[in-house]
Amino acid sequence: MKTEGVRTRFAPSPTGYMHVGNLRTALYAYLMAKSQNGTFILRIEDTDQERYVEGAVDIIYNTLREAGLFWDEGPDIGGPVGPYIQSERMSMFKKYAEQLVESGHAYYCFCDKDRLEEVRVLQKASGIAPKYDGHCRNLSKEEVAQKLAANTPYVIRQKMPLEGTTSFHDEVYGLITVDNDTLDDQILIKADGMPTYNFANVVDDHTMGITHVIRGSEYLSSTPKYNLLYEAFGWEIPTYIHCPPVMKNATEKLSKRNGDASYQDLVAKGYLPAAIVNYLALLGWAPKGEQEIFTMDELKKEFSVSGISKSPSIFDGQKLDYVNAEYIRQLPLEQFHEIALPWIRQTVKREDVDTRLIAKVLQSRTEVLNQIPEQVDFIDRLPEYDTALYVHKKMKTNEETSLEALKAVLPVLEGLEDFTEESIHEALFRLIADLGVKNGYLLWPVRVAVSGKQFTPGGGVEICAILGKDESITRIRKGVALLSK
RNA sequence: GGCCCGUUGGUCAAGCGGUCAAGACACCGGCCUCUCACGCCGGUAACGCGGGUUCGAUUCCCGCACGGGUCACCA
Repeated sequence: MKTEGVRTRFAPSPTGYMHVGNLRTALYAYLMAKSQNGTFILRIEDTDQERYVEGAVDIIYNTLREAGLFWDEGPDIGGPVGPYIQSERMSMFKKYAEQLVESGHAYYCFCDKDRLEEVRVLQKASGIAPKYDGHCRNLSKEEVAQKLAANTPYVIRQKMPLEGTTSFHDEVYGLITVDNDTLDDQILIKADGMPTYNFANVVDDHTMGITHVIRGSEYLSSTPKYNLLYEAFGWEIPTYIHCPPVMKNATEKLSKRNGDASYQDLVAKGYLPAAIVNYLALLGWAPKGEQEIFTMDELKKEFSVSGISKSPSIFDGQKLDYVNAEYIRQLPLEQFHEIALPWIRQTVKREDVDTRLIAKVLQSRTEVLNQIPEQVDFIDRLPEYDTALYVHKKMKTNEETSLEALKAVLPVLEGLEDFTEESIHEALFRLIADLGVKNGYLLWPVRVAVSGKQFTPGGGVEICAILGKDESITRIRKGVALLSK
């Protein structure tokens, strides 16, 4: 078994969509391993058949791969410590639990659920913290043997120390100490012979050689129990790295239920996987320097546990937008065109337009891809517009000057044989010089006439080039007609 | 409720006894400019509260408040 170096794991349950908090935990586990040249392992924890969701494993695979988190060992590719699907590891747990019974760290418990429930109700009524009352804790060997022989259903429980304290060190939270009397004699092996998550997790992590356990802070309070288990087995305790939760607002954790916090929802809206990952890295972790935009390779170099914060962070859509915009702008035009095309095509059905020209004006104006369709909706059809649009104080234009300007522009454009952005630009600016007017005096009316909108990606020249000669001239004539009324 | 954890601008956050308390997003102004956007320049805005310790606390200690987590034969 190759277990040298740092080994981390991501151990999701296939219960549905992957939300960003989950993905962030996976990212940190990945970065922890990769920043140390270590091994990143994927383990599927599918022991809860009731919550199992069809296709959820594929979602996990796809999300991780798209996000660039490639595992070195996992269910699909195998590895030295497999199987990597928890349900296939079931046979090993019981003997570990029996070993603990043998050494006095665990015991058989024959209490049925009814009795347990009774005890719980009683404890609650008298204001005591609900906890197993130790009924079977000190059964004699004979009693146990007898019940076992009689096929009495049983579970195996961990025997917690009655007094003293248990401490552990967490890399982000520091030293945490709890009183042992608050620890419940938790169940290790259920009546059906299957391990509980808590037990399977410890055994799996150890047998898979995990050196750094990275998980959500909700496991902070059960960690002392895990440690007691490690100690009982005489196993080396892993380094713990607990991450604070990602919040939806000040009081609610991000949930898959409401909202769109899942990774695939974000992608569907037009966020780039790399941008999502970059933003997530920043949510709850701070790099040493001022840089915020990182490639995955840079993140691997930069990542350090000391930068993980202790307090919950609220998921901020605005900052994600910014990071996404940053990624979009960094793309080579050709690549941006490729990813923007399906979005452009939502509103631009015309085949005779150069979508590259459209992509070019869109690139610096798009934060999220889903903003594209609305921006280019005027290309297929000129919207109805009010001539008041021609009035622009700063451009020093109004309906009269605009009519004049459009009339001057018309023959110039009509005379253009080569109708490209460059030639249009050249022709129009020559006209501007000839007329001795301000750029906006001429160009603002053109932009309005060809777009019918107050705001557009690109200016009049660029839009004419996109629309083509015929359509541009038709629209300008339409403008002249409107203004002549 | 018991136990554990947390609390710096609206948000993400740096800070680790002495700082004019970084930076980013957002917001507001300006410049650039054929609109919008990009880009550039500038601005507003924060240490939860109360006690200690100390020459000096955002930093250390104790309470309180608020928030989160956890108390299953779920994971």
